[in-house]
Amino acid sequence: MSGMATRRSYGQFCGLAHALDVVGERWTLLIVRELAIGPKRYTELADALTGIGTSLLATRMRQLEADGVIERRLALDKPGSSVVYDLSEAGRELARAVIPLAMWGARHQMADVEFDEELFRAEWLLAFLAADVRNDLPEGLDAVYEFRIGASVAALHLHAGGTRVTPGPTETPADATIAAAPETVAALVGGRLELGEALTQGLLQADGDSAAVAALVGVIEKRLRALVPA
Amino acid sequence: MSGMATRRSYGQFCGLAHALDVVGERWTLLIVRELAIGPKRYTELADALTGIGTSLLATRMRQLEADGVIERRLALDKPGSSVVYDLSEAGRELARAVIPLAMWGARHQMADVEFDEELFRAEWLLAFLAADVRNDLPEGLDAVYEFRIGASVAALHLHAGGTRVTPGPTETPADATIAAAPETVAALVGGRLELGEALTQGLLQADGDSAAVAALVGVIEKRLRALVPA
DNA sequence: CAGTATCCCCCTCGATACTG
DNA sequence: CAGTATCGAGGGGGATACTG
Repeated sequence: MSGMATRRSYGQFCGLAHALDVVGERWTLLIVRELAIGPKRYTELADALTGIGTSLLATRMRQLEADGVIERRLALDKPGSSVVYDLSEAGRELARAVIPLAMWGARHQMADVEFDEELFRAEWLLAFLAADVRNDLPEGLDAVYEFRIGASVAALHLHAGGTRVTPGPTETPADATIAAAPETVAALVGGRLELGEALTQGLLQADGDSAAVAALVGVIEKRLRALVPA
Repeated sequence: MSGMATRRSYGQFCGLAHALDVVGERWTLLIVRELAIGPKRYTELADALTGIGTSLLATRMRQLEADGVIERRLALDKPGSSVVYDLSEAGRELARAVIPLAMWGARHQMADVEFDEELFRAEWLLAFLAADVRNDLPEGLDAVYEFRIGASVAALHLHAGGTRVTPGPTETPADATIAAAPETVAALVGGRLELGEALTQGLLQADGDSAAVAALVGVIEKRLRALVPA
């Protein structure tokens, strides 16, 4: 029995302090982010979280499961005895609760930091796009979008029932394909470039079903507006 | 020159990762919480954050100022050469962005943890009440409420222009006084007790101007409903 | 694949003592 | 009051080896 570190706690009776007792340690919220994109296996997590050690990851997963944020289960659809981690209902609530913090960070990161393609994954951007749009998607929308941001590819599945993000290229052809340079994305999120401008100048290329593209543009515009604080 | 630790960074191009690079270290978000209640001096912060070392606090304040989250200034209204820390505009945005996380924590803390009066400060509760009510306060509301939760006392100032929280008893008589046992508060926030029930049973006592009390009850009810996730 | 088990180094944290 | 200086303990992180 190792790894059973007695967790350090603020020991205050305050919602924020308690939240930080649970998810305030290093790497923990990034694990939640990865699982918010979709269920993942141990090695997939270890890959996504470059820099974390396998030992520490195991400890965090144990803590998160004990705290009821994530659930361990066997993936029946995958080969072998593969274990899959997924967010619990409480974990999903947490993932939603963290969105405003992520938006605050995005706002300031894009303004301050130089974009580095090596450190970027398209699914992070899409997780952000997908978040909370569930409630106001256009009626009857059902489309798959493939995004190519620099070297990173991911897909956004929008349908009335909900949204889904998958890393990598789509298996079946997407309804529309969106391509942009990382710099363009940075400029958009940083507020230095208007979406309309990016489209007319061809910096952001959207090809495919025109109705699907139009719906997506609406969603993106809504999210970009949400970046500007009230 | 000490304390100039090279900060560890996730180095990912992701809003959440960047937010955590800035405020993910131990104590940092609790410092923001304290300043969200109101401007504070160094020793007031050290007192409020029981357990933090003075050295570490100094380091954190330096980092937060460098990152543009807080501002240092001289308090002209206070005696001596007193320095006061306050949130910057970015810091205020951050404080707002963190509310959902605090609510998530409150929801689970009240459900799981035994209330310990020693570890509770009424101003934490009021900061939570005051957050984001700014936009939908009743017209012409202008009242001061004194809260007595167990041994802890704090005041909530509601007026059309905004809200303010002050620790300790009010200097001038409050328009209304609210008193409750910690257990009552825990039951309310944990969803095990209805506000109406608490009032009729006398578990939550509200005395003073009846219009002011009615307005407050409306605000509290709105916040309690917000605890239940969609 | 999904982890556990070590070893080692260093940084971080917490506590205390001290200073202008 | 507003910090700086110092030091000990331990947690975090990388590397690697090993297991079912």
